[in-house]
Amino acid sequence: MNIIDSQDGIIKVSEIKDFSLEKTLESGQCFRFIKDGNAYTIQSGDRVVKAMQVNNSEVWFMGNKPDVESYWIHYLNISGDYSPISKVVESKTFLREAAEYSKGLKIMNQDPWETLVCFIISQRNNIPKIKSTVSKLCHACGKEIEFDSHKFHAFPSPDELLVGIEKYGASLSLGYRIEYLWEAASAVRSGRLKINSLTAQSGCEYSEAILKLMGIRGVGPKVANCVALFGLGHTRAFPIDVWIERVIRDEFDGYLDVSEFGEYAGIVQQYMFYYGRHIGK
DNA sequence: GGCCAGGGCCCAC
DNA sequence: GTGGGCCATGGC
Repeated sequence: MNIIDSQDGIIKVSEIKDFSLEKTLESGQCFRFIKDGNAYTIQSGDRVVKAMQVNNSEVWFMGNKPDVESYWIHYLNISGDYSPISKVVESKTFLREAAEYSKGLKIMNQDPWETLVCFIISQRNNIPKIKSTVSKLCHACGKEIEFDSHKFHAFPSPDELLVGIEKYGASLSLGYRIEYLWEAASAVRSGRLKINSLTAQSGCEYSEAILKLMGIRGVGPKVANCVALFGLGHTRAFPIDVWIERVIRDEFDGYLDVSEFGEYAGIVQQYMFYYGRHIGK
């Protein structure tokens, strides 16, 4: 991987391999991006960047260069090496096809708190709805920021979320999930849920992270596994939603032993989700 | 306009 | 521990 500041405001990241910006963003793991043409405007926390893949080995960014180097490349997991996965999937035809179809899809490194909120919102919602609800929530509760002479809103902190819920309540169209978000924000603010200490990087075990997350009302096994996988770096997490259920039912006669995938289970799961959803309609 | 969505809670049994 | 009803909302 090579990073060049082209002096015209574009930061060119080249010599990348097996990375697809489109597949990574459009695989239902993150909800704060807008596609315009071939470019994606992506938000995370209080940052904004514009990114575009120009060919297989090159992604261009428009934004702050230190952020690209120290944040966005890691956020998108551009240089993640998924070559070991081919061994894991080789014995099952469907998984081989899914892996081939999903080539370039990476599990992103998202913020734990932001991921928790987004996936509490995700339950019984489809992806377009999740994106619009999260966007509305940020507009109502998050600090205003400017990027490329446009106004954006940062992701709200637990405090900002609590204030926003009191102020705007039902107009946020969160439905019954609003009390779950209240509980999650309260737990993180009070320190009852130390979500940043649940990351794999900080040495927390996967099973402990799941247990702690499920201590929050409104966080069941599916949401907990999504947060563990997409926000906490636990790549063995295996979220099962209606799509994965469908794939297991139709392609594996209703039974799949996930433990054989070990620490790569989450990546295999994401291939199954991405492939299953695309061939299913 | 009905069906569905990256579910979870609660209560029977 | 398992199965079914229920929960708001809007995309399609």
